[in-house]
Amino acid sequence: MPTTDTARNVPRPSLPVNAWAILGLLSFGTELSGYQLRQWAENILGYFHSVPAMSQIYTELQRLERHGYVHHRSVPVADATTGGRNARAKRGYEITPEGREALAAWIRDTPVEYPTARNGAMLRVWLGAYAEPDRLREIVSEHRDRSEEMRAAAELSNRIAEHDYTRHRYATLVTSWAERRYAAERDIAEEVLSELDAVLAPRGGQGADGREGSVGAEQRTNS
Amino acid sequence: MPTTDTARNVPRPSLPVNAWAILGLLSFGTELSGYQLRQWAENILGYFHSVPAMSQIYTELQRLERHGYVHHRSVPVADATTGGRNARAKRGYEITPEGREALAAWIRDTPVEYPTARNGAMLRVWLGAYAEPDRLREIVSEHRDRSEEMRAAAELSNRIAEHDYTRHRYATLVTSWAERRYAAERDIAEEVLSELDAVLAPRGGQGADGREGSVGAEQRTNS
DNA sequence: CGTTGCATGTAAGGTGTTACATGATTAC
DNA sequence: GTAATCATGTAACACCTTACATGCAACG
Repeated sequence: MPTTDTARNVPRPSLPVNAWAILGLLSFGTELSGYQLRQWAENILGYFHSVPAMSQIYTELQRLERHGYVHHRSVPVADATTGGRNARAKRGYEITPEGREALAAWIRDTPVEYPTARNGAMLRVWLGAYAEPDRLREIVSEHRDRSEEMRAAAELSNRIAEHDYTRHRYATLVTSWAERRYAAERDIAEEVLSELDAVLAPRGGQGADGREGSVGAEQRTNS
Repeated sequence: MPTTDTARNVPRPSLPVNAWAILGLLSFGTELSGYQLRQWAENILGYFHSVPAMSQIYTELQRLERHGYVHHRSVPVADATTGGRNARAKRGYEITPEGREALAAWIRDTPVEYPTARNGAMLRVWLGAYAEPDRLREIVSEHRDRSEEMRAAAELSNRIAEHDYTRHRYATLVTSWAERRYAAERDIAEEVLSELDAVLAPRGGQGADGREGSVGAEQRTNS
C-alpha cells in the first residue's frame, strides 16, 4: 500500500487554496518547472487569484509531492540553438492521477471561500477627510489605470485561449469574465473620480483633520 | 519627551493595512469597544477591505496604543432600562491627535497596495474540467447570489450614510462605489452562468478527468 | 565581462486565523 | 434557566512574504 492519499476513506488533508491553484496550473501542462509555473500564474492565475511568490511555489511543490499529487524528474533544458548539447537541467513537474482525483474532490466537497475584495484605493477614499484632495484624485486615477491595464492583459489572455477553444473552454470563460470584471472596475473608478470632484469642489472642503461622527453604527449584523 | 511617534523626523514604523483600517474606523466614532469596532467593520470595512477577526482587533488595538495612536478608558455600559445602575464596563477606545496625524501621513506617503481579487468561484470554473456540470452551475449561482447580497447590504449602508451626507461625504462615495461594484459582479456572474450552459450543453462534455493542454504558455511576462 | 533570464532553494519573520477560555448581562 | 449578546483576551499555528544565497547560460 502506498502512503499517498489514494487509500479510500482516508480523509484528505485540507490544503490551502494556493496549493490547489498550483496543482491546477500543473494540470494544464507537462514537465513544468517551478519557474515556468510562476510565469503561467502571472498570465492566468493573477486574474482571479493571487500570484504566489517564487519561494512559495517551490515549497508548495514539495508538499504536493509528499502527498503524491505531483512528481518530478530531471529534464534537460533544450536551449534554442545549442542543439541539445548543453544538458542544463530543470525539475519537470507533473500532476499524478491521485493529484487529479484530489483536485476533483476538492472542487466537489470544499465550500467556496468568500471572495476577498481588498481595495486600497477605496479604503483611502473612505478616509478622504485625512487626505489632500489632489492625493485622493491621484489614488483613484491610479486605480482606474491599473484596472484598465488588467483588463487589457485579460483581453490578450482571452484571445490566446480562444485560439484553441476546444482545449481551453473553461479558461476562455474565465478570461472573458476577467475582462469584463476589470472593465467594470475601471468604469466605476472613473465615476468615483467625477463624484470626488463634486465633493471636493465646494469652497472650503473639510480640511485635512476632519472630525467626522459615527457611521452606520445602527445597522445590525444579521447575515 | 513622550515615547510616541510624534517626535518629528522619527520615521513612523510601517503598520499593516489592517491597523490603518481599524484606526480609520476609530476616527469616525467615540469611545468604541473592540466588540463594537468589529460590528462597524462588518457594516463598512467589509465592502472594500476584509473584516478582521475579533482577536486581531484586540491585539491591533494594543499595538496602536503602544504607538500612541489610540488610548482607552473604562466606560460604563448604559444598559437600556437599567437606568445606569449597572456599571458594567467596556474599554472605550479613541483615536489621538497623533493617530490622526499618522493616518494622514499614511495616506500621503504610502503607495497603494495592488488590489487582491481572489475569486474562489472563478478559480473553480477555470478547473471546470474536473467538476461535475451541476456543481459548476451551483458554484457560479452561489457567487451571483452572494454578490447580490453584498450589493443590497451596500445599498442599505449607502442610504444610512446619505442621511447625514455632510458628515459622511466620503463614506457615501465608497458605499455607492460598493453598490455598483457588487452589482457588476452579480451581472457578470449571471453572464458566465449562461456561457457555462453553452459550454456544458454539447452532448458528451469532457467528463470529470479532462486532460487539457497548455494554457497561455506563450504569453510573455513583461509588466 | 556584465547584465538579464532561467533555475532552485533556505531562513526569518510578520500577519492574521482558529481554538480556547472566561464572565457578565439580557431576552425568551 | 438557558440561550444569545456583549465583552476581552491568550495561545498555537498556518500561511505567505521578503531577504538571502547560489549557479549556469545567453546576449550584447
